[in-house]
Amino acid sequence: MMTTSVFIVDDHYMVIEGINALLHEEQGIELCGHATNIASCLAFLKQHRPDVILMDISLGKESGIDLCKMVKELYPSVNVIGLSTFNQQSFISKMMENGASGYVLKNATKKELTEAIFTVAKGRDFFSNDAFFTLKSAQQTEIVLTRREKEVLELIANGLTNNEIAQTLFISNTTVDSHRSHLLLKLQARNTADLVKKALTKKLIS
Amino acid sequence: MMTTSVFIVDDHYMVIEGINALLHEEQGIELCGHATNIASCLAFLKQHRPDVILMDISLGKESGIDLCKMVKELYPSVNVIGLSTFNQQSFISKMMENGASGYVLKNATKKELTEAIFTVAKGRDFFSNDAFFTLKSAQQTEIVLTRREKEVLELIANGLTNNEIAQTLFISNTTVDSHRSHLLLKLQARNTADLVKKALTKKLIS
DNA sequence: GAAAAAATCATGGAAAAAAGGGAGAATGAA
DNA sequence: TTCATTCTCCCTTTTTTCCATGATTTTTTC
Repeated sequence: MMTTSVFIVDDHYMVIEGINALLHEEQGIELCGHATNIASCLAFLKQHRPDVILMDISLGKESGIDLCKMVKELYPSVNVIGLSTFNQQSFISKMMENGASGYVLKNATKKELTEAIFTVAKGRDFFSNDAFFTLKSAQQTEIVLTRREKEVLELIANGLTNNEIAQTLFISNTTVDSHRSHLLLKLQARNTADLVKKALTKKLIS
Repeated sequence: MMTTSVFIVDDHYMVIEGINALLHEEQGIELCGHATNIASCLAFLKQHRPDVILMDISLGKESGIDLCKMVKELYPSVNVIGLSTFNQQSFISKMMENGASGYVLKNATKKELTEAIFTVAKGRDFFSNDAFFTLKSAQQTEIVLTRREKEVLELIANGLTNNEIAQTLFISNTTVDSHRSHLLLKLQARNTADLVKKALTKKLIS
């Protein structure tokens, strides 16, 4: 049986220690190190090539989502598993878009974690049950906004009026109105207040 | 030197394992167990009385903030340290209101964690540097809304119009308008969109 | 290169919100 | 009991949003 080498990227020492403790004596898994930020992760990868990276999506002020993209561009053979407290569609999708092979929540059991590692090491995808369910149910109600709609939405949420938005984007205010209507439709919002709330809770803006 | 007994409540196995690993060989600290939910924590406390509880504020669908309140009511001698990924004023404040003695972020170092434990065991409060800073800076800009204003704000964010809000709360729509004006003033919002966004980001509504 | 999607602009009218003012009743703490 | 706050209500004018409907021009995609 081949051993699978695992590298951990997480800005929480507790989690690193926790994973270490969970996987330490696991047959077939070899922990080859850890990093708490993007720079030291990339530095490690210059010298080593782990089979799997467990990667927290939030790294303090840095982002594991960005790091995932970098890693997959530089070393496509490395399989990345997103790791997070949050069972949120947007995060999961973004990690997958950036080339991750799986997504595991931090409340995962030892069994789930090892299964995830072995699965992605074989080149297949793996999701926590919860994450899988979230992704499934989100796909049905996923809201796709155009570039312009996102811009307008952002400005609306910042408290600009149609006229101000029009001036900002150098378009007519009737055009802004048009985008606004589409936004209300797409988010199924009753009015601006509802729109902003839904946009924020669905993480379309931040 | 007395040993301090520490109990962990966290729904993430990784974190429990991590804290175990971090504190395992620490002089003067004795880990006396852990729980992943409210029920098993309270069950444990019927038999044992740890000096310190490290308590995650989010326990899956349950809340460490609620648990903290229960624990302090039943066993005031137990010192609770809030534990969280989030460096957010509202969480910290709520934990302190519910009787916690400290607040530590999950990216805390071993040193910070042990210091927190020993400090609260002596009956004093302890905050992570980040958490302390957050609390300080938040105090200056804290927004205090009246009961009625909160109600109105909630309904506005749900997309109700003044008239609908008036009917819901059995008040005149001019009264609603009045509350609305006060809300705009207090949150320094330019309009409804801005109001809702600020209310959400400041966690005045959810 | 054709079809689909997105972005642009327009008109006009109804509904809602914002800004400005003022004022009386209820509640609770000092 | 008084003082402060909150909650209540009303008026007017202006601004902004919402809705329906339709059309033209880019841009993207297959």
